[in-house]
Amino acid sequence: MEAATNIFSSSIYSWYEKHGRKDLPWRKNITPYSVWISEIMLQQTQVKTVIPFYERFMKKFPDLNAISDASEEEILALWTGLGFYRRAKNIFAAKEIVKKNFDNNFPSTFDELVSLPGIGKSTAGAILSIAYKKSFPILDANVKRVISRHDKVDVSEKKSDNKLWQLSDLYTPNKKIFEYTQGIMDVGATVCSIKKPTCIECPVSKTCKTAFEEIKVIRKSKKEKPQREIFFKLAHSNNKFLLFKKNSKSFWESLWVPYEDEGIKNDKIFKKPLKRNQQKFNHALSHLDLMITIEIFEYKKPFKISTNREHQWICRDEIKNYGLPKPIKHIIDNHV
DNA sequence: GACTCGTGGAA
DNA sequence: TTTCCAAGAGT
Repeated sequence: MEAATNIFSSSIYSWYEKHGRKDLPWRKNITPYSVWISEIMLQQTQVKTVIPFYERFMKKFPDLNAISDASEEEILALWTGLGFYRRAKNIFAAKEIVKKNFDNNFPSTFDELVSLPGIGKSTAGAILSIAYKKSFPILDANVKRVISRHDKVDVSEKKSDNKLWQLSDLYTPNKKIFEYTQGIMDVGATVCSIKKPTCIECPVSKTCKTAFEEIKVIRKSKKEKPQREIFFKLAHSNNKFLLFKKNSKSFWESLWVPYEDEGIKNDKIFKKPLKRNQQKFNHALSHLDLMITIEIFEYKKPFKISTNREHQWICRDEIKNYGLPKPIKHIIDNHV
């Protein structure tokens, strides 16, 4: 068993040295902080999507010192369009804890890392192995796919994650941990791809229990995604936009959106506009299909409204300093 | 353990 | 076109 696991891990890290994706932006100037930011951004998000967000983020906040006094709003602003906005709020909360409890030194132990909001077992493993070169396993979607195929683990079974964590732990080597961790993710992302794995190029195909097998597509039970209608009123005047900070525990929490009609009573906080028009479109979230209606009102000048919802007239040039959902940002940029 | 939480790449 | 799902974590 010992020898077999050695062959697995050494095959992976040897492969990495030849074929790894070493040009990714988070694989240059590696620090615990940079690994942390990249790992959070990469949660459930494809590499290609993350790259521009990561570069923008690191340009503004290149290190822990630079981000230590940042507001949650500044961090959310850099997250606009990336999705899963809780991650940005968690980065803010985590760096506050690092400042307060760790004297602004990034933690380097597993227990300390997983105590930070947004860092779970796999992200902690990635930070420990990539930034600190400590031998810890990860289990992201790539590793899950590589190992489940290699050892023929049925991922549709309820407790398959437990077995996969055991195997990931078993294969994780003590030496070359950096190259191994990066390597197994790269194998999963490039060679052991979802639909058409190229087993001929795989470093562990000799021991893989499903190498060169046909990938059968498993149809999951298709359950209807719930639909929800939401109605916004977007007031603007002289290139300023009246936006409200969402405080619901639902989606887009803490992001800035137009006035949301609750539909209970017909709110009359908007006076008669100079012009008005309407946009209707669908927008898919991960768990909801939104049908969005935005009424757009133009006014001669900004006006005060009476509401206890947090709100602000925000200049077009200042919008970039606020966190907005993608479709709202799009409307303001392209249709007003 | 099942939901919630965004957006877009890829086929 | 629709469908799947991505460097997961929190509740």
